[in-house]
Amino acid sequence: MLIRVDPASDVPIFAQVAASVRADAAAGRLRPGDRLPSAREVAGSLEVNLHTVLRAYQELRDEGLVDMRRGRGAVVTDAVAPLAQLHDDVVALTERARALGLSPDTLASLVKETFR
Amino acid sequence: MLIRVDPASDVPIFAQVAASVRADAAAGRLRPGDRLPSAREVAGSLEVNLHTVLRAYQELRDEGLVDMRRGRGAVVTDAVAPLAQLHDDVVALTERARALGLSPDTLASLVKETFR
DNA sequence: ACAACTGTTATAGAAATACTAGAACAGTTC
DNA sequence: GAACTGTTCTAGTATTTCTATAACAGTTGT
Repeated sequence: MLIRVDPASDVPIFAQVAASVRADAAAGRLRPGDRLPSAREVAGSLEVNLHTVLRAYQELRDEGLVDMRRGRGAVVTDAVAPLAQLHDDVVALTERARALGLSPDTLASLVKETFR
Repeated sequence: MLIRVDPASDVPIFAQVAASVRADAAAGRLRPGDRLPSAREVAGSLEVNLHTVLRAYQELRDEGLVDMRRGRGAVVTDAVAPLAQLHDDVVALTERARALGLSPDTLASLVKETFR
């Protein structure tokens, strides 16, 4: 389980960590019952603070994507199913957007505003 | 031309202003040649600072969506065409996401991470 | 029982970002 | 030339992000 982060991005690190997990869940690389690597482990390999990772995990918990308990860790829930169902559609849309020369930020912003 | 902003949102105001314009362009409510309301006008009606609106406009200019010149204002360019082309797909995706119980932030984040 | 692991909570501070404020400047339009 | 536009400058405040350290409490495996 690999969590990617771009230190040069203007997107907060905690948001990138959460986004990375979401993308893995959507792609089927994370299934219900799977455990995320411990926050301390991720913090160590990314060379960021423990709390930064925990904030990302708590965001995922707030969305219902993971269950968290001390001692046990963060475990993926059944709530990832909707993400997986949307995966193909999201990939198709992003490929179309790329072909049209749009940036990730622009498309994400457009999606968010259209959703409201 | 109406620009909407949610003061309670955690999304920066300038980003919301830019997103609002993008959504209008994608929906065909803004066409090439149309002029955005002046930054001072928007700042007044939203009760925010002039610079906050200008930062949003400059973001749109950086994306090539508008041309800006002093005295003339911000004018929509042909670059809105890609947004309009994607509009139906974005609407379809967001409706599917809503039916699955996803939040705008979650979907936007997923789209952005999938795009990378 | 115990050791080693988990997330949780608390406090604190540094750094970066967002927002506001006021003023002056320089093109464009009518 | 009057009234509008974005541009640039300086400055300060508030909020957010990230770090740092420490202790706490539940879980797991030996």
